Amino acid sequence: MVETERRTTRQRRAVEAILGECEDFLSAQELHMRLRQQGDTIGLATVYRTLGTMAQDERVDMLRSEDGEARYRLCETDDHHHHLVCRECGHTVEIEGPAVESWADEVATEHGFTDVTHTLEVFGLCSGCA
Amino acid sequence: MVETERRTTRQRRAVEAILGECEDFLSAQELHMRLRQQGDTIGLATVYRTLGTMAQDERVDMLRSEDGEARYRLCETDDHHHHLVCRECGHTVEIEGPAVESWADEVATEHGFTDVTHTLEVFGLCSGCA
DNA sequence: CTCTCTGCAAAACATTTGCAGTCGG
DNA sequence: CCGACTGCAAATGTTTTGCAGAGAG
Repeated sequence: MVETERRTTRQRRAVEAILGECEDFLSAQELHMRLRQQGDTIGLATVYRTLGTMAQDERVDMLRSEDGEARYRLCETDDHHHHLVCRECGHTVEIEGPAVESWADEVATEHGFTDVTHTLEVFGLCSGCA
Repeated sequence: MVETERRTTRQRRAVEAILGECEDFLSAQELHMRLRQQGDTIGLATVYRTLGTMAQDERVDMLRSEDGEARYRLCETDDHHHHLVCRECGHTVEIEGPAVESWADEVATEHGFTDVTHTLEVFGLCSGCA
């Protein structure tokens, strides 16, 4: 699995800029809309491809909203962590699950599972949206 | 929110039968394919609608696979619980997250969130698929 | 120059919906 | 009978892909 080269293009920079100025999780569609609104011309496919490679390179966090849509956000920390996400506006707080990590691995191993990953997201209504 | 009536039809019985004989999570598509294979004629839309109402009635557990597809399984227990799911074959073990539940609520409340829900799933390769 | 990246339009999927006919209770 | 349920086909919405041209290094 060789890291392929990654070029710095106008479009890539634009995507990163939007992610940089937005605290919360955005879907590819929303991100694309914002770029268009501020006058950037960029293809939707490019947004998807860019977010895809950024996720691969672990430069963004990816999670799925309750209806299965993928949403992205710049990584805040390198450590593994989870999120508290507002169902309504997408506002996000980064949280840590103290024992969850080790617990998940333990239980999985116990049942003979390997190559273990886990998802843990908390959804709710933030004070602003309630 | 009044519970609407729910009729017992051939199609609904067929869906329940498949779910009953399968331990693991199935997507609507897979479920539909199985029904077709065993000679049942049933519309895909009906499968979706049936699973939807069953989820509403809390007769099935629903979770999303890593690629965002919805998967369903008959509830094993009434208690809130989580799953260890094989990424490859869908084989599932029901697990309990000891402190996770209360922890999630606590953290959310702490940040002013209300109407809190959470998702926690563990994915891996089961011994058979490794 | 070379090879990755981009745009666009088409394709691929999962899922939902409108509607007329069917059938459970 | 009545209204919930079904099948089908069309509509939606997200995400992927093929391909020819553009541009980063």
